[in-house]
Amino acid sequence: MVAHSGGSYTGGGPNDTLPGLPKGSSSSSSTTGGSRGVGVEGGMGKPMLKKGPWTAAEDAILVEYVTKHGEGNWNAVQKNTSLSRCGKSCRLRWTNHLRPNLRKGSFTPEEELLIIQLHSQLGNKWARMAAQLPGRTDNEIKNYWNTRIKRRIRQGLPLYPSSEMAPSPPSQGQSQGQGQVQQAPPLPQTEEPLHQRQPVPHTAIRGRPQLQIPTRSIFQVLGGHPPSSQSSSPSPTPVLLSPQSYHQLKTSFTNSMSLFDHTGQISPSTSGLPSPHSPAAIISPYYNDPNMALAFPGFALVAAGNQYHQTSPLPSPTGGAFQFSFLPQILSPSPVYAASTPTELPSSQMYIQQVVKPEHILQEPHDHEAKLENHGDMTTNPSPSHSCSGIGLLEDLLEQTEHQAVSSNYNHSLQTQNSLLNNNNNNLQKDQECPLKSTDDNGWNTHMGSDNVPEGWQKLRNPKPF
DNA sequence: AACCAACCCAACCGCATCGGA
DNA sequence: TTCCGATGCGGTTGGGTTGGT
Repeated sequence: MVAHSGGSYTGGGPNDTLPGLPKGSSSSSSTTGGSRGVGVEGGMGKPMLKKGPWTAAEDAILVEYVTKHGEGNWNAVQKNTSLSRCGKSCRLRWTNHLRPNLRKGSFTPEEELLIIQLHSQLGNKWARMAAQLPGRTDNEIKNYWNTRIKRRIRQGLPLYPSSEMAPSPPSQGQSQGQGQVQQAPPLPQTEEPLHQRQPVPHTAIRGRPQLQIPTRSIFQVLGGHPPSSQSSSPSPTPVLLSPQSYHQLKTSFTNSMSLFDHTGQISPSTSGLPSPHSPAAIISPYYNDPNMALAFPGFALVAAGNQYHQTSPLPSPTGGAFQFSFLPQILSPSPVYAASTPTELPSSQMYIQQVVKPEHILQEPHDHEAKLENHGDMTTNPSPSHSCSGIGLLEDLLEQTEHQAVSSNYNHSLQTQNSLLNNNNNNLQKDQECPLKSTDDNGWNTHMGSDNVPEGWQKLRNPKPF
């Protein structure tokens, strides 16, 4: 029985491979006509290329070939050796398992933290992340993320429980005036600093159309106040989102760089926003956990003209105020900002920072009652067709984000993430069995209950799961 | 001991990009 | 300019492993 009797194996999908072959036993099956594309003729004189787990003998052949001829020209391997593997498979095997200097074993806490940081900046750019982790492969990182990290995110768990705290936790004092990356443990020396690799040009994200978000006031979205037209200095509108909302928004921005439309433009006629618009500060939902806030920093949405951008990461608010920095060229000039010199940023870019004091912080409704109480604050938002509160608007944004996430690989990925989040409710019962898994419906770690929220803040819950 | 669900991860696939003919 | 093969990347699959009941 041959999986594909007529042609090259590449036409086959996962269904080509029949179950039942134990891992590592494919060698013995290679002559039995078994399930995994064994080395028999595939028709038209073409040898059937083998699929499935690699054997030690195959590994040896590949290692010998690469040692002799070097990497590359992978299709030649099959031609010049007895290996019945396609070039693609050879390359993958070499890259992920056979090449020297591969690091095997569990990720170290340092690596885990770095992965989290990189993912927050790069999104699912596994290869680029792997470039930052010597000896690790993109596949390894991807698997790691898709299992442990996503699970923890889904469950609202801290990525670094106190018992396995990441090294070099940032001191509280460091957060003042410094971007989040500055607080990170030392990163491996690479060809370019992290900030220099971001933003990723849209065109560099292959096959991933940007999210199409209808034009909408950022203040409607975030439930904040529109800026005063008299204000010459845009004042950030701090918003504390639930972890789920935070991750949704962060993921969207990380991957699309703009939530609004494919050009990043907001129609002035529909936004109803004066210019310049005030920035909005998205506070990390983990702001009271230095390590979590390190991994999932706050960020700000700022506007220049009709264009909105995500800023560099924000440190957690400390000492009754917090600061953030962003690229000045995407903001209208403001005399309020003071110079700051984050060291890892491109020298061509000057950063500025602003102190946000608690009295400036927008109070976000925590529950339905709070929504109603805040009605007055929200009525300034011209959004008659939606809930009168910012919650409804954020909900609407997220919902639309979801609806539009249907036609691309990227969006499919987003949906997958959302579906994982959707499972949150299903996991709640289990979660509550474990002290570390004490979360509410919105991904809030119940350890960071309202008592831990700074005075004047309220958490924005998820109106609906996503 | 048996069963089951969740986890883990190697390997696959499709698609995009690149470079040479 | 177009075609095509090689390569790289990210998403997905499926079977083994592990841990809980």
